[in-house]
Amino acid sequence: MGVKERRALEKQMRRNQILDAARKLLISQGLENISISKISREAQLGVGTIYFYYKNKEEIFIALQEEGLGFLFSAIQQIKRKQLNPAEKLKEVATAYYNFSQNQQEYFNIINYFLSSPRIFFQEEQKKLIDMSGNKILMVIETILLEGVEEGFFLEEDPRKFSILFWGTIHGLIHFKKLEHTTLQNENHQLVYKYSVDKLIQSIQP
Amino acid sequence: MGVKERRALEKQMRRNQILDAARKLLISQGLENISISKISREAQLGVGTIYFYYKNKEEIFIALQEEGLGFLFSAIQQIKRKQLNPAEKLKEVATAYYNFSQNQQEYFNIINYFLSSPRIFFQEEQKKLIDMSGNKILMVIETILLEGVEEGFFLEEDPRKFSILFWGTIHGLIHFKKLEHTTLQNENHQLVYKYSVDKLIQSIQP
Amino acid sequence: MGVKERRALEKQMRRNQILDAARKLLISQGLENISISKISREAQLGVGTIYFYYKNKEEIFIALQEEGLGFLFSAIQQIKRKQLNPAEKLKEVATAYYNFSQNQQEYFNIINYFLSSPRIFFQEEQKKLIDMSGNKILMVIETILLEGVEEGFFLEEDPRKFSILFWGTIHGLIHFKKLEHTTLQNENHQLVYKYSVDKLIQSIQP
Amino acid sequence: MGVKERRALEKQMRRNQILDAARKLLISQGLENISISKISREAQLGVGTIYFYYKNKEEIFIALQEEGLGFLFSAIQQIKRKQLNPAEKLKEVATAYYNFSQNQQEYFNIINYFLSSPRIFFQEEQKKLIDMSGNKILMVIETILLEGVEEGFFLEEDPRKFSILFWGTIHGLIHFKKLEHTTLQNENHQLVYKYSVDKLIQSIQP
DNA sequence: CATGAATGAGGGTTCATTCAT
DNA sequence: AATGAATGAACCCTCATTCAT
Repeated sequence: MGVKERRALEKQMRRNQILDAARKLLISQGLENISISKISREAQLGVGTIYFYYKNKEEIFIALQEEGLGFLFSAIQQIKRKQLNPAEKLKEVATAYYNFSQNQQEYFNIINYFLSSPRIFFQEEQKKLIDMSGNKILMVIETILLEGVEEGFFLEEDPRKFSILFWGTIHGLIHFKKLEHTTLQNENHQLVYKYSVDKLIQSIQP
Repeated sequence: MGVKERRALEKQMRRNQILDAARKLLISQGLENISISKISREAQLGVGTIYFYYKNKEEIFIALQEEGLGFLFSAIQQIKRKQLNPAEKLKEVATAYYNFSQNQQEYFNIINYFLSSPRIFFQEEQKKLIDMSGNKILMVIETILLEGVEEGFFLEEDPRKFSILFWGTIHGLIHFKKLEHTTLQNENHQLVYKYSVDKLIQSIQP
Repeated sequence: MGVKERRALEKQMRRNQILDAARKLLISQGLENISISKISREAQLGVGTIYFYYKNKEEIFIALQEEGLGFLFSAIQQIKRKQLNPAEKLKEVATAYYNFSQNQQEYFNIINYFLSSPRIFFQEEQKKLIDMSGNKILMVIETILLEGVEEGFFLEEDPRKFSILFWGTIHGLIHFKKLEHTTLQNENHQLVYKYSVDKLIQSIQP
Repeated sequence: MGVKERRALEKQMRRNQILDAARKLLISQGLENISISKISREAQLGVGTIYFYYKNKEEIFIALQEEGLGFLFSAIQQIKRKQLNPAEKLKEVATAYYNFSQNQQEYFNIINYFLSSPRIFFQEEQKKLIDMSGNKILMVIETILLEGVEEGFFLEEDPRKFSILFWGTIHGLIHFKKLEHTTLQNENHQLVYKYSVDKLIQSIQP
């Protein structure tokens, strides 16, 4: 291994060290309470050092978002291989998404932070990453659909669009969890969620 | 008109004046850049005066949210009366929601602020308001559905749940507008949106 | 009763109404959390009205202090009449002072506020009042002493000075209660207090 | 001297610089008029810098209090070594305490601020400091007493308690200096003070 | 590479007081 | 006599970022 490679490796390690600290703070204190100086303290590094490895705070957030998307994807990814019929697989995807939103709330928050934020302009590279992450999730859904269609289990002409619909629905409904104690207080949110997923699946069953 | 009434009226006007300033800032600078001192400057009032009319910043945000929900509702409300078949009405609801999210972006953002925010605990009174606003929107959808069911146009056993599904879907998909230039770059977001709405409607057509 | 008298009476009543509110806040929220607007809310009066009856916040505090001194005095006053020997009476005075400092803490605080405050310049009238209050307390001690001297129970040439010494001692020691958990942690504060009072009394016993 | 040492030294110097500013304000404007922004202006530093060196305002006050206790102690400390009999030493302690209260009024005030303040909860470390400072002062008195007892000059079974009594008395009487123009206007405060100290000393002389 | 001291604008909030009504 | 809206300076504190070492 040459000097260059080692350098690059070390650099990556420092970046990880910083991300470890940021992640710890994200989980323990929530998105809003992360500050660079807190991260530097947690990472046992100088504030300036953080800025050497990340251009600014946003970049760290983006890295955390990537991580979150990674976790989300790996949870969903596994479903593809399971011995289930396509409909059940889709249900599992919905469940996995729901669980992720609840059990890894802060990651879900940070993903939403970028998804809802009105102002952020992504760099080309970051765009690619989000593209990939999003695509990977979509691909899982799409693959399941295609399998279903091939097997005659599903009937759908535009599996890609349906995948987006499917994802959009579960994403939107999870947001409505906040309304559990107001508008939706007479409905059990989980039941609505289940109902919706079933409804969508039925809509493409012959 | 007695002194009391005039006083009350003036008080309401001042509240509006403040809200006007806040709204202006909301639209021009975005949710994240509203500060009390900016509002006071914009409203040509002392900082203390703002606090005389609103307990804190959050209260102003809530007032803006109410306004937003009001606009949203009135846009959707009108559809009920139109001379359209139920399916077309639902499509119009979706379109209205979409248009609202695009044309009154900052209002949409502030609604989302409360919907996505990880931390906010609402007071009982605020809960009621959100409840009402949310319900009003849901009711429009539900009413359209019920009409459709009665007319034999739709077939759906649980119109309430379907309304939530419908709303959740369009809400979620609008969030995905942000992905237009990444994950969804090969799809036209509007087409996906249209496809999804159609799909949902088809799913309850006999 | 003429108009003037009624006016004066009404004025006094309003002043009391305000003082009632201030007292309530003093006891419930402590000296530091009293504000004019809180008082006005509590008293169900306008802020301006408060200023009509009291020149400023300080004046209200002074009134509260007077009240406190009144309570303190009346607690001590009663001891004079009791059927006890002079030494026991002095001990009771010390106990009463101690109890007052603990049970009516906020009154004790406000008295101290004026006693420790570096800056306050009293008006002539206020001076008289404090003079009177202080004197009344001192007089009780002095009277007990004089009785004791007459009866041959005490031997002291300057009862006035001894009264001040006595009062100063118990006052200072009560302040040291704050040190209970630091400097004086190995001593029981009450025992020290008792010891001190006894010691002082012994010093004037033949 | 290495870099680290120099850095540490510089850091200490900055802390001193800030404390200098705070002290200057303490003396010129009094405890109640110290604010962080005033300190920063006086110290020619940014507000943030102050917070870099002191966690909050309280910490600065505590540092000033420590200083005050230091001055007080060193004034009293010297008396121990003087060639005087124990009684005279005690009188000197009282004088030193009195002089401190008058000549370094603001330091006396700040010590009182912590002693009288209704609300403060000390951290463990601060407790230790106050403990130490208080103890050091008490120890001086106690040592003088013990010497006196050994020499047969004093007769006192509980020198510790008497020390506290002694300290409490002079502390309390100094507070009464405020009453010089009201309750105690017919007494010369200094004479009362002297009388009291003498009286206490007599009470333990055989 | 790494540091961490320094910044200063900005955050939200409180409050005694005034004054036109 | 009573009101309460209006003020605005002042409060404490946070923080992303820079830069000399």
